[in-house]
Parts: sequence; structure tokens; C-alpha cells
Amino acid sequence: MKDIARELNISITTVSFVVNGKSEQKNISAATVKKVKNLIEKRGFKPNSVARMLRTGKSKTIGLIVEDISNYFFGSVAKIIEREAHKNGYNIFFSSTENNFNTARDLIAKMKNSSVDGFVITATKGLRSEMIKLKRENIPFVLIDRLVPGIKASYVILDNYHGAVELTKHLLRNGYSKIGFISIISDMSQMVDRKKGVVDALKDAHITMTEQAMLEIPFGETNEHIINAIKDFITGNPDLDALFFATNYLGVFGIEALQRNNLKIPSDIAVVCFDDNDIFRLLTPSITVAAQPIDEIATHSIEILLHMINNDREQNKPIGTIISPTIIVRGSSPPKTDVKMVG
Amino acid sequence: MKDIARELNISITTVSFVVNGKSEQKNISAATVKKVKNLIEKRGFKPNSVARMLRTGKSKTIGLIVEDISNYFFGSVAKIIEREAHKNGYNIFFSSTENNFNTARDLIAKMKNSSVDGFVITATKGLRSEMIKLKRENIPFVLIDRLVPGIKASYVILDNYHGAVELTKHLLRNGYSKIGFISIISDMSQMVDRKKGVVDALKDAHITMTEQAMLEIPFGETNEHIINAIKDFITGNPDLDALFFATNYLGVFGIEALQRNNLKIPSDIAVVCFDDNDIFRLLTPSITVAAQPIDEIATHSIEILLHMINNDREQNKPIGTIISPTIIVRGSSPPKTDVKMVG
DNA sequence: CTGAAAGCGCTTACAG
DNA sequence: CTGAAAGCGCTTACAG
Repeated sequence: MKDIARELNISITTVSFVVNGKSEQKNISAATVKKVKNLIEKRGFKPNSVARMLRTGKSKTIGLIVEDISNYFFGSVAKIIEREAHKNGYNIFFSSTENNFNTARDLIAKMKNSSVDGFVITATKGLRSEMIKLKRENIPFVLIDRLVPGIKASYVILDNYHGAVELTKHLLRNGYSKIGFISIISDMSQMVDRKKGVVDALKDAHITMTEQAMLEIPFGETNEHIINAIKDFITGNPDLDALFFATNYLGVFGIEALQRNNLKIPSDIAVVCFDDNDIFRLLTPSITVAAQPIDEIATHSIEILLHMINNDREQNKPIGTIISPTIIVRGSSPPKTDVKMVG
Repeated sequence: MKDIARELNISITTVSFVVNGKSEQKNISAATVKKVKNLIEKRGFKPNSVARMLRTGKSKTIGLIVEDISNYFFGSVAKIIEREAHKNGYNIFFSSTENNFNTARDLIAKMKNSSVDGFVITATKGLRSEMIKLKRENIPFVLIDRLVPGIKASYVILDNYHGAVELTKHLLRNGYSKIGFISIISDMSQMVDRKKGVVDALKDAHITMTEQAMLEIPFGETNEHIINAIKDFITGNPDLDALFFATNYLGVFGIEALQRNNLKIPSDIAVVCFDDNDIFRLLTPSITVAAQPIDEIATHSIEILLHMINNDREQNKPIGTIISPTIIVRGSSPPKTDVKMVG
């Protein structure tokens, strides 16, 4: 910039104004603007964004903190968020928490330190005090996939409760009443809501969900452990006629467990799962799911965040968006009588 | 930092030295160091990394450019790279090219402009001149998954050629000789090598791969288009006894196409695929694959990049690493005689 | 052992 | 219409 100014015998200020498209409001003569623009083009000049950052306090980067970027759901969300962010001139720092509180806390600290302008966060347990800090420091953020209890913040989440209710009702309607619920141990809102949805839908049908019919697996177990836990659960509950998996990857492991137990879907047992993916669509039979509208979730979250960044934060009321899941009925949960006739 | 210095009645310089752990070589008295450290702790002082960036010219961020972050392979690679980068104090900007040259070029420009210290790149077609620019500007980068023709740079790639040879030999050994090859149109090295591997392995067995037995689909088609293309290909080649899918997602769509055609694997047709994933492992029958050692690929690439960043770049010779794929034989390609007996 | 000062490359209030 | 100058928060060569 200095060189451009010197070469043109004008001040740095003037160059800066045309670089930043302020030539109009600053009344720079058309001739000067043209001269500067030409030389910028010729020299391939790009303003140093680090210097600009330091001066303006805006980094034009957003921190994206997800549970696991290699998971289909989060990967897809990340892709869309990144695309939308770039459209608006933002870069994305990303990171996976693996649902670990310490990792999440460190990541947020590190990214704050790198002066991100805002966050999109899938929370972990225990993150409340970090959220409070962010609010105090007026750093905008939007929670996705799950809430943080006691925090009033912007969010985009799925209507997990009604999704679970609908999925359960679908099973009941098709004649399944001995439903096993398989989830991970979690007090995160999305898991709590799914469980509550199942329990309430059953209660509505005058069925009580027993402790014995529920399997809740700690997060972070090895694949083999999870598969074996599910295997043992199924063996220990031979009377179940349907399984409700509370999330994506548990469903995948559950199917592997059923295969190892030589149980056929749906003749031996029906299966439904929260979250869709390619596997569920392609298996024979394909799996009935409550699918998350990924596109909607991603675009809403980045939109809300950019809105918060670009408007006076103090004045901003948190924006909450609840997205309805789509129930996709497939071959894994046909009317029970049909199964009996076939089987 | 200024505040700390003022509060302690010492110079900013001194504070800077202890912040940067240079108190030893700069001979700061132990007492001063302690005083400063205490106050830093108390005030929760964090050095402003943007200012540091501007001053040092190092941003401690790495640009990760992949084909598609929502794809299992790239998502997994990204997760590991990010983890290793954080361990070394680096943040990661990421982005998906969708195999589009313009997107890739813009992303590289944008990230260069954000002063990333280096790149990990899955190249697209036409990226050669960008690579030349990076080299000229002494910005370190490592290519993963595929090379750029004519560019001498660091890379971590799979031994695609031998993987394809081995997978084909496996089919031949099990009695399949009429092999259909399904790929995407691409002159990227990894696709070229896979095709060459298949053709050469067949030639070795005195079989000529015909144009008719090959389907090459343009990148970026809709899912439905791809599935239909494969469906038509299969219908048009009723004599094939095995299908070789050149990549992950084509295999997934191929299986859907086979299902729609009511063809059973392996009794009607055997299937092998490049790249493993959960679907292939869980399907009945499971699918024989050449799996990429994701962990190895990711850790090598970030290691090489950090090495290049931390050592004098001029002096550095490019480091090339070729990783061998693992052939995992599963139910989709049993010895042909067995199939006949069952079928 | 410690400090004053220059400078990284910008932006912007202020002055003319 | 245009420019001189301060300052964003650090690092580091230089001086003492």
C-alpha cells in the first residue's frame, strides 16, 4: 500500500479509501480512483488482512466447534456453513470436541485468542460457564444440535421431543409395543428430549418404559464395546419386538450387533433410528428414521450468527429456531401382522 | 501487556520476554519473572495473537483444502489433521472444493490472503499454476490423495496403482474375468492410476479391458443421475460377472443401482470397491475393498507440513510418501464356484 | 539485568 | 478533494 502510494505520489490514506470502496463517501476524484485501481490490479496488490484485523478488531473468521467432523451429520453441516461463510467473506476455524468438555473449553479459549468474530457450537456437558463468559465478552455464538441448560442464547436445534414421539407412535401404530430404547448416557438436551419423547408416547398408549428395556452407553466407548453392549442387551431382552436407537452411529452398531446375534430385521425385531444416513437408506431392509434437515439447520445457524455479528450485539435478543425432523418410513418397521405372515 | 507493565512498573519489553519464555536467555531476574507470571495469571492475560501475527508474519494457521468435508474419508482425515495441528499450536481453516477448479483457486487465494503458514491440499484439475505460485512465494504445502502433474512438491498419496492391481487380481483369482470398471471422469493421478492398475492386471491375465466395459461418470452429477447411469451400464452389459468401483461413493450408488435392478451380490455379480466405509462393512454381503489407512495419511501429511514450516523452506527438498492400501476381502467377491453352488 | 523505540500494514478521526 | 499522524498490540535489535 505504501508502495502504491509512493509510486502514484499520493497518500496512503487515499489508497486505503479506494481499497475499501470508500472513494465515494470520501469524495476521491474519479481520476485518482482509476489510477489507484489500475496500479492495484497491475501489482496484484492484496490488503494484508492481519494488519486490518489488528486495526479493526474484526478477524472475519468464525469458530465452528462440532462433536465430530468425520460424522456424516456434522460434516454435512460444516460443509454448508463453510460455503455460506465464504460467500460472506468469512473463513472458518473448525474443531471436533469428541464430546469432551476439556477439549471443548480449550478450543473455545484458543479460538477466542485467535480473535474469531463468533462461534457455532455443538456444546458438551459442563460448558455453561464458558457460554456465560462468551456472553459477558459480547462474543456472539449460536448453539446447534443441543442446548446448554440455563443459558439463554441463540440456537438452532431439532424438535427432538416430537421427533421421538412420532417415531414411537409409528411403531405403536404398526403393532410394536415392546420397545427397547438404546441411547448414550447424556444430559445434553437433545438426548434428554428424545428419551422423554419415547417415554411419553408409550405412556400415552398406557405402556410403561422400564429401566430394563433401556440401554444407555457411555460416550467414547470403543466400537467393539458398544456393539457388545447392544448384543448383550438384546440377548437379555428376548421379548422386545422393536428397537429405538437414539442416534445415528448407535443404529449402525446396533445393526452390526443384530447381525452377530443372527436376528433378522424386521421379522425378528423392528428397528427405528434418529438421524438418517446412507447406510440406513441402502441396507436391506432399509431403516425407518427421523431425519434431520441438514441444509436448514446449517443455513439457519450461520445466518443467525452473521446477523448477530453485523448488528449491535448488546441490543440483540437471542434467536431460537426449532427445526422439525422428517419421519421416513422404510422397511425396518412394517405393520407387525405383515411380518408375521411373511415370517 | 501495557497494563501489566505499568502495574508492575517495568517495561513492556520485559513482560514480552517472560510471556514468550525468553526470560532465561534474556537474563531476567527470577523475582521479576515470578512477579510477572503471577499478575498474568491473576489478570487472565492472553497475548493478542493477531498483533503477534502482524509482527512475526506467522499466523499459526494452516489451510486445509479437501474435496468434500462431508465425505467420510476427508472428514476423518480432517479430524486427525486438526487434532495434530492443535497439539502444535496451529488452527485450521478448512474448505471443500467439490472438485471445482474455480472454488479451489479462490480458496487458496483467500487463505493466502489470511496469511496461513501452509496448506494441505487435495488438488483439483487445473491447479498447477496455483501450485507454482505457492512454490515461488515459498509457502509450504503438501498434496494429499492426488498429485498435480508436473509439480514437484511434498505429497502423501495412496499406492493407487498397486491397490487396483491387487483388487483386480483378487477377482481374477476367484474366477471373475468379465470385470466392469466404474469410475468418474478425471485426469487426477489417483483415478488414472486406479484405472491403469485394473487394465494392467487384466492384461497380465491376457484379458483386454474394452471401452464398453468401462463407465466413466462426470463429477458433480446428481445422485439420481449417477445411479441411473450405473443402472443403464449394468443393463447394457449383462455378461459382466464383477464390478470394480473406483471410489467410495460410486460403490454406494452402485449398490443402490444393483438393488433397483434386482441383482444380488455376489450370486448375480461380484463387487469390489476402492475406499472402505461403514456401509461396505455392514451390508449383507459386506463389500471387498482396498482400504486407505486414514490415520497414516493424515498424520504423515500434517507432520511433513509442520516440518516444512519449521525448517528453512528454501533448503527443503519435497518429501513424498506413498501409503499402501489394505485389501479387505469380504463377502461380495467369494470364489465363483462357491457362488454357483449356492446360487 | 532492564528499557526506549521502531516497526509490522493497515484504518480513520482530524485538519486543511 | 487529499494528507499527516496516531494507534491497533505485539516483538526485537540496540543501548545501557
